[in-house]
Amino acid sequence: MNFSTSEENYIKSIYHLQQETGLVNTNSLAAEMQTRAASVTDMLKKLKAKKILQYERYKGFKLNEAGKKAALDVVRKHRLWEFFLAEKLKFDWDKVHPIAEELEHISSDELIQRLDNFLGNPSFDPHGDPIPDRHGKIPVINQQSLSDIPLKKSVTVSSVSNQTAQMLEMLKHYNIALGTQIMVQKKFEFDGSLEIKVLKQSACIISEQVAKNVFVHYVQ
Amino acid sequence: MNFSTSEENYIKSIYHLQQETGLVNTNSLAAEMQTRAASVTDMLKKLKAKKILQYERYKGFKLNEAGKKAALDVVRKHRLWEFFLAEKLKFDWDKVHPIAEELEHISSDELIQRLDNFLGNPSFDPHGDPIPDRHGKIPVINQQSLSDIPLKKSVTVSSVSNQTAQMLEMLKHYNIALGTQIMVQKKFEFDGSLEIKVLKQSACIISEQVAKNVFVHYVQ
DNA sequence: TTAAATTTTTAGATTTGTCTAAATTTAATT
DNA sequence: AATTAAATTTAGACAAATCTAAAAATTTAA
Repeated sequence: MNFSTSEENYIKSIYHLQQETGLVNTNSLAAEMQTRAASVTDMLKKLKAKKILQYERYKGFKLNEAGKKAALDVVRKHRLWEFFLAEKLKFDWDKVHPIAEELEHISSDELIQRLDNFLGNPSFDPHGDPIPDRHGKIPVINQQSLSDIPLKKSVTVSSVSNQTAQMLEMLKHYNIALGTQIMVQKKFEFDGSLEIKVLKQSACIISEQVAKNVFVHYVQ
Repeated sequence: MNFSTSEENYIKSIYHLQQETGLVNTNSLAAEMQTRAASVTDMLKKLKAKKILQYERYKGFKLNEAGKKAALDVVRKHRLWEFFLAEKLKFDWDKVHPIAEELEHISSDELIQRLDNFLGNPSFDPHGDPIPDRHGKIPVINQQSLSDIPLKKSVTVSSVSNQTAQMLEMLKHYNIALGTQIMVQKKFEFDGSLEIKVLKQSACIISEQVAKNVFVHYVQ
């Protein structure tokens, strides 16, 4: 099936929300997409007509299997392009997202398959997010939020769940990137902030909000 | 200035036509863009409002300097992406055009500058067409149509002016690509067709129409 | 269990880009 | 010069995607 750029953006956002909440509602999708509830309702009718959405008036909605596959196709394209931008064109990881938002809508399947091969069939994008394969299969990785890691254990940053420019700017300032080794030294009960030691740097303190969005796995 | 995808396509086509005829008329642009004259008129008003077009009702029109720069920006993007597709992703040269038609509308300037560097600042695309630099400067090359070359002179194919899939399919069949060495052995007055000898192949005959669209330069 | 608040949908409008059909202007021909 | 032909533009319509304002349905709370 063929989808417009706008349809693809809705599909991607619904997928994202339903991963967290199961069923999605109109207002949260409107918030996610920075648009109005009425616009969401309009688009939902189109997606229902295309038979990729379980949708009942006033109840809530979610993508069916065909819809999920469509979403994973877009996610795959987005993350492959992000990888290309960071790895080949040497963009900073906090600059790739908006450009990939455009590139992900280029329609050629052969383009994506060749790009995938050219890049060496990568499994994770520059933010550590898994890249689905052409069948929609997503590689898994054992990871936990930095906020759940016990003290004095060495961990490696594997992904970042909040990818706003603001967040990525902060991490850059702390010198934290994918693959960075971290050890939690102290937890402050007052506000949940953490004192951490980044490998080869002096200790620093990050807020609970930052820690929750940084995902890590234990160093072997 | 920012242009929509549709505006960019019109700008590109106007540029192409005015290179050949100086002043462009509504019907020829409609034919070039496979649309209706009324649609052309509508778009011309928009481009005039954006002050990139010299246009007077019923007279004819052409891009002004700002318009030409906008056209060269799109041409640059198109040809850099074509180069990327052929050189890095190993697409056949007759497959790159439609994909580049989509990619050329991605808006980031930094993307194009980095892509240009990544590709090694190429001067010609896979069809032999010159790639404008970021200021709109176009590299020149001494070339002539194969139909104007005297007999028994060795020449090298440098570009192809008709880039329809049909034409490129023919050239592929003849085993003619950029860089191919050719010698014209005989000219048939009856229909203007040429007997040519492609290096390392047996002689064959090409129509005048093909010969006119193949551009070559003399072997040093 | 009603009333109030919230959520969601409809109704109707707007923008961009396109179209058909008809009108207008210009060019060509008798 | 008048008529015919061709080219171009206008008028009005449509589809996609969006919006505002108001109505309808659902949920929450008094």
